[in-house]
Amino acid sequence: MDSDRLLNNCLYFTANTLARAITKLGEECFKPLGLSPSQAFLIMLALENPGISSGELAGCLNLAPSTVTRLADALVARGLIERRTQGKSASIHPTEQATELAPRIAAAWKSLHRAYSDVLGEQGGHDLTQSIHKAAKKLGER
Amino acid sequence: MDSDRLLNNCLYFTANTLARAITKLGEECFKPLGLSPSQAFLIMLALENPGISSGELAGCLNLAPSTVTRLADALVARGLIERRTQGKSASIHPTEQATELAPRIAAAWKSLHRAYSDVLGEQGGHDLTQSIHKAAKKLGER
DNA sequence: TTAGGATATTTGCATGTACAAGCAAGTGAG
DNA sequence: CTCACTTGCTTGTACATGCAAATATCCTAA
Repeated sequence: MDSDRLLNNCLYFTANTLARAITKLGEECFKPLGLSPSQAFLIMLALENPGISSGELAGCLNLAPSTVTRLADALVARGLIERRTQGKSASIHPTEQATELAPRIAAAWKSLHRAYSDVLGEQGGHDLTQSIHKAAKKLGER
Repeated sequence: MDSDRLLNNCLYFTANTLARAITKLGEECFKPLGLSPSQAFLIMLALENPGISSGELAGCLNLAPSTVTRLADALVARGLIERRTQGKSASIHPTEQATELAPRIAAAWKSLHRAYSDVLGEQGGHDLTQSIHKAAKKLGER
């Protein structure tokens, strides 16, 4: 159809389409762990930076603070992180259980990388990720 | 932070971040019309292809059929499209009102294009859109 | 002609995310 | 010291989207 050309020349469209595709892929890779990719990434950040604040997590993950709250809620419920509230700030600590899970999370991450690199090529995937990263940064700062 | 580098090398992350940024931009551009970008695009497709089916719309828009149903519901309620059901298939027709709105939709689309081209550069935005389109296609066919 | 599968659409439910408002704690000027 | 302002987080609510199941129609082969 003719209008396809128009749509496919619109960044709004292509970006959202790609996001849905890669989200699906990501969910598949992390499903064996019972985690969403975002949850898994939050845990990794907590493992590498124990005591990190909610706000810093939001910054790293490019998510709204409230979204981080929900993610963290779920992980606290699963016993994967601990939330220590001091004053107005909340610090997130990984639990023992999270440490045990770490290798599987890393593996799932690798498998996600594998999955899209198989389709896009190692270099192609990398380049695309970088261009998108730069563009997102510019648009975010707008 | 160190983990930032890891995250920013992950297509899942960057793609979703970009999608959120551009979605926000898109919503701003179409807000004056009281439409979401997806709704606006659906109307454009209906204007260019009166009688188009629900399924074809889903294909063009890269959305799940159920999503198109909801979008269409909203537009029917607003009196912008008409749904004619024949047998098992539903054809979507633009109303008079949609025709009148068309120029404003086109203008909003242009302004969206302007907005991100101003940030990414005309060429940069175009190239990025094309790479993303190709990647999304490959990943979708996976 | 009709039973069974294929196809198109819609509905029920779940998920991820955001915004706005609320709350709790820190901070600075008088 | 205290009152207004700011900051960081959480809760209420809303929305776009998807999957799976339900529904309705169409088609084909016996």
